Amino acid sequence: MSNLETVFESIIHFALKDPRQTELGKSIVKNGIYMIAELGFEEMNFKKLGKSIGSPEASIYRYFENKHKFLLYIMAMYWGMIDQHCEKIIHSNNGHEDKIYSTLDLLCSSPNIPFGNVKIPGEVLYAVVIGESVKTFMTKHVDADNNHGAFRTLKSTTSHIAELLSEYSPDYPFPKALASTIIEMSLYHRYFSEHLPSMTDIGKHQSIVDDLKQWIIGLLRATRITPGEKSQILRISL
Amino acid sequence: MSNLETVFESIIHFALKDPRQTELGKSIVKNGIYMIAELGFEEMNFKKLGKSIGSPEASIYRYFENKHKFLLYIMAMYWGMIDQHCEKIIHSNNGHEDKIYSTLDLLCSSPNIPFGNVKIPGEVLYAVVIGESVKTFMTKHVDADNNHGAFRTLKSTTSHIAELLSEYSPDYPFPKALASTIIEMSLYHRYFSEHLPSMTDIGKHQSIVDDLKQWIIGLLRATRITPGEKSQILRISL
DNA sequence: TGTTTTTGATAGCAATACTATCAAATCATT
DNA sequence: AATGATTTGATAGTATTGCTATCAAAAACA
Repeated sequence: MSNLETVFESIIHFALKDPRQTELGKSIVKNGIYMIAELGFEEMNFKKLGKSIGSPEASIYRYFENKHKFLLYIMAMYWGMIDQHCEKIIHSNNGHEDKIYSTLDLLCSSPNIPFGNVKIPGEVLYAVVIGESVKTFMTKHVDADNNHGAFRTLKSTTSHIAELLSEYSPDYPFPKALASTIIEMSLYHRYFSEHLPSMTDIGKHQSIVDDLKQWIIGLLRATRITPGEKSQILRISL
Repeated sequence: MSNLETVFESIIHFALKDPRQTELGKSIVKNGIYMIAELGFEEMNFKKLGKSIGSPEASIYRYFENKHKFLLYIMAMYWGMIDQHCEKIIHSNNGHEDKIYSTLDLLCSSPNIPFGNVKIPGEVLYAVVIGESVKTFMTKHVDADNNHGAFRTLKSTTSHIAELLSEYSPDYPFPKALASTIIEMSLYHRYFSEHLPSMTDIGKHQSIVDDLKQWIIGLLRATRITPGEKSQILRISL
């Protein structure tokens, strides 16, 4: 059983019926992702999606209880896949720093996802993640969703990155906060660079991805100050 | 004319009719903020709001075109007020570092807003900002809204903070990215600490606000490394 | 071949996001 | 105090959304 298989198993309960098992199911997920990327989550709905795949709305409701659960499914899948890669990086034999570099590469990349026998293009999925990820947890029912495990893969990714940060900089007191900041900001600043460019410097110096990496690596290096070294910096800068 | 007055003037065009000029208008804004804080933006609507203030839905539509514009109005007001404070901080006679500390205090605080002759409690408004701010710009019509000036006060706040950061650390290449990150993360980590505590360390060491300040100040201090000093750090840490 | 499961087709319903209309109330001006 | 303009309340209505229900046809399975 491949690692990705365990990801799919862990998200299966967000659907009423496993969409990977049928043509209709795969079509719903793939076309749903395309449609969210194109119209945005608010403007997408199951009626439109049904039309685009030539099935009635009601058939989609047999796979997903509602469109919010559909989004949870997609996002849990994405972060599950990222998390798998993170684990590989953690268990590799590279140095702490190389591991962090690989993780940043990962967060800025968009690999395709094999979904049954269809392929979900990474670029499209990543576009959805950038624009809609926050909408999974910025809701009034966040606590209920959390209790149902909706954010397990995202939280696991955060933990794994925090772990790497702590190895790299054992005395840093906010590894989780920095990890989630890196995750969220790698998405935000791509969004800003496209829609609100005055809110970021990313994408001005070089390519967006290179800028993002340089920016985040700068943050990391700077925070990697052990107590002894910190006193040295503080003397200089304060 | 007070500084706050200019803020209200600059956001007036998000409404169809200035809500500060009438009892109904003030009631809509104040109770609307309360209702969003209580129910969340998705579950709030003008029908419920009308009921809570004893006016028909249609009357509210005379003040705001739709509920998204209502949210834009509220957020532009909030960031306008923050921006005013930022300007005061910038033009004060304090040192660079003190200015940044004051700004962090500001971002973590929640002052009341005098809205005509009614008072909007800062705590309630801040709760709305924490949970809903991102929903103003993570939409498909972000570019149109941006063209209409919807984010001018938020962008101005970002610029002002970036300016302070650049004074503090002239060679840091990503002042705007760091500024918007500080703004967004001061909100996110308060949200995380309440709903997804494993995504942050904030709120575990001390009070949330103190943690936030310590965390962000740590980030700032660490990034305040001039080229000469940086080579010193890099020797140590890389 | 018969049985179970899945899908398509259609209908319907409560709630949302508005828009329209008109009379009553309020306000400003002389 | 009378006149006219503006604002509000009351009510109605419409298109769309987010679902649920039903039943027959098709497909899968045994």
